[in-house]
Formats: sequence, structure tokens, C-alpha cells
Amino acid sequence: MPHAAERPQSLAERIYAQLKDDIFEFRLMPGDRFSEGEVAARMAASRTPVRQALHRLQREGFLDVHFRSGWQVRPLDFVQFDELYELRIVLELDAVRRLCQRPTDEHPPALQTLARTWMVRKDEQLQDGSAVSRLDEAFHCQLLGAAGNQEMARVHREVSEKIRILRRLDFTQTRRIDLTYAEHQQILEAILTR
Amino acid sequence: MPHAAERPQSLAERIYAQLKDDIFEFRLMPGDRFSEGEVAARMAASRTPVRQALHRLQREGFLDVHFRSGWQVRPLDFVQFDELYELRIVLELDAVRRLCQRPTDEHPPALQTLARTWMVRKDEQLQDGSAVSRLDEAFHCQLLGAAGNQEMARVHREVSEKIRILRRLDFTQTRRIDLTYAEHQQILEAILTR
DNA sequence: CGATTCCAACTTGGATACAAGATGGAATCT
DNA sequence: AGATTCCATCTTGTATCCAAGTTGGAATCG
Repeated sequence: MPHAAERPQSLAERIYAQLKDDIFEFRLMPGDRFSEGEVAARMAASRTPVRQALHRLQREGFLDVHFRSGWQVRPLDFVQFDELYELRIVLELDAVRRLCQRPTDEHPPALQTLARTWMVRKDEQLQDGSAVSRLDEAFHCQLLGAAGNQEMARVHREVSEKIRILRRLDFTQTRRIDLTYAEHQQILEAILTR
Repeated sequence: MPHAAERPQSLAERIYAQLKDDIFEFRLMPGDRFSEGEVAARMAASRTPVRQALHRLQREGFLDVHFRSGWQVRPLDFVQFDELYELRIVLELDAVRRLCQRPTDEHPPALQTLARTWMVRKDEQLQDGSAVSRLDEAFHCQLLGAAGNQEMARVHREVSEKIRILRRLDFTQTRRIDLTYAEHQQILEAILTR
């Protein structure tokens, strides 16, 4: 475990996580307006930690604040999603390139086991789109982790998280599983065989 | 101007900017410890906006908070700087690639004038390392802007800003001007002539 | 004299109080 | 009726207050 013993999350962090989940699950819909007081009442907390959470979500692009006139869930920007996809691909291509330039036996074990995990589980869970989605995200995440640049991995995580909200809108996602599978197959073979 | 009329910065934002500048100019040195109360007194404000600023700087990786035991300027991590450089290069290479795939006459005018500005001013200000640094940063920034992906441009800005702190440590930077110049020359020629 | 105990002073996280401006709707005017 | 004015209410930003835990050093013990 690389992380030091973590102190119990602060209230502000819990509220942040809860609000982000509300946004991602569309319990807070794009365009919805609300006030700090409402959230504080709903969370049974004071405005102080709520404000911390809201301002963080604002910097991360999920909320807008209207001065002395409440908060609003930022509408989805599909141009932005396209750009995020492009950014993610750029990062992943670089990770693959990096891994290809490295002797196979230096590949982190995690990556090799990941390859098998993916191939096995894919067949088990074809029907569970959500599970496949999570596995897919784990795959890409491990890819960046294996490439060894933590800053790129961090940005990749943030970008992937922002993109995740789209999956809840895309009801045709299950159609893409085979495509995703083929894509991963290619990536893994490229890395393992160079 | 793409930005809407901006309301006067909040106190929290001004304190944030001031603190970040203190860090970048090494008035707050890596390892320095201090408390919210001290900062509040120095800024003649209450702890509330100070805390907002400090927590933001923590999220951005410039500070560490020790629970009920004060704040500390995070030590410089040179491995991280290497990784940030790599990330920046990946973004810039993609931008160049994108611009090369586009007809020359579609290049934003900004890029073309930037090319000339750079070439002229470089000769004028060879001796002023700081000015060249800023011009260099502007060059790379314009490059990403011209490529048209705002998310990549945003990440690039954040990364470039984090890297900037190194320039204050690197007293040999002036030796690199010619290298930088040659590099930009190559990039510009590659784009303009494809 | 060195190690240990203990406590007063700090310190952060959260709650509450206050200031100033935005807003929606009722009252008013034409 | 439709437009305008005005104000009680609401909202965010900032200041202050309180709770709980950390710490450095003085007092104590061996």
C-alpha cells in the first residue's frame, strides 16, 4: 500500500463525494439550481463544509455559482466531451508507445495479469454493461499506471472520470463491448509482442 | 474576448493568488510551516477566505496540511518535474501533429504573427532570461490554443504553470536560449511548410 | 543529568453570526 | 390590462465562535 494511514475523511470531503455522485447519477440534473442552505439541510451539516465541496466542484467544471443568487449544475457540453476523448487517447497512445519500447519482462506484473483478467471476465459479463464499463476503465487506468508517469496517470484519471458521466446517457453502450474488446486485444498484443 | 465581464475577484481568490506568488517567488520556501492565523493576520483578513485559498493550493499540490498542526510548503519533487515535462511534450507534439494536418491558410492568424514576433524579439532580448522565458511560455501556449482542443490547452496551461517554478532555480537558463530558439524554429517550419 | 509526564497554548474543522447585494412578486401607475 | 417600482426574502461571501486534538516545553521522576 503506497498510501499512508488516512485519517477519516473530513465532512467536506464526504459532502463533495456525495454531491458528485448526485451529479453523475443525475439526481442533480444539468441546469438544476439550488442554494448552499438547501444542501446543508439535506446533508444535516452547516454551510461551511458544503461551501468547500461546492467550490471544488465548481473548479472541476461541474457547477456554476451565481453571485448571491445560488448554484447551478453545469449543462453537459458535448464538444468538451469530444475534446476529453481526444485528450485521453493522446495519453493512452503515449503510454502504449512507452510500454512498447520496454523489454517485455520489465512489464509490471499487474499489466500481464490484467490482460488475462480482462479476457476471462469479458466472457462472463457480456450482459452487464456497467461492470464491463468499470473493467474497461480499470484497463485504461492500469495501462497508464504501467507506463510509469504518475502525472499523466493523474490527468488520465481526471479525464476518464469526467467522461464517465456520458456512459449514463449512452444506452447503446452494450453494442460497443465487442469493439472495446477488439481494441483492448490489439493494445495488449501490441505491448506484449511489440 | 471570450470571457464574460468578470466580477471583482473575491477576497479568497486574491489571497490564493498572493500565496501562490509567494510560493513561486520563494518567499514561502519548500518545507516552511505556518498556520492559517498567521496568513490571515498578514493579509488582514479572517481565516475563512484564507482556508479556501490554502485548501485549493493543497489540491493543486503546492501545500500539505497537517491536521490540527499547521500547513507546510510541499518540497519540490524533481521526479514530478520530469514527468510534467514529458506530459507537456506529449501535448505539444499532438498539437503540432494536428496543425500539420491542416491546410496552411487555415492556421489561426495568431500563430503566424507569433512566429514573427518570436523571431524578432528573440534577438532583442537575448540577455533578459525572464522575458524570453515568458515569451517561450506564450509560444507554447499559443501553439496549444491554435490546435483547437481547449481541454488539452487547459491541461497544458496547468502543467506549464507548475513547471514555471523550476525556472527560478535554473540559473543556467540563459544558456538554453539558443536551444529553445532552434527548437521553436523547427516547430514553426514544420507547421508552416508541413 | 537524562527520560518521562503532563498541561497550557496552538491549530484546524465545523457551526454560527453578520454584511451586502440579487431577486421575484406584490403594489402602483398609466 | 400591461408595464414599472419597490421591498421583504433569499443568497453568497466574510467574520467570529466553538469543539476536539496536537505539540513543545516545563515540571517531575529515576
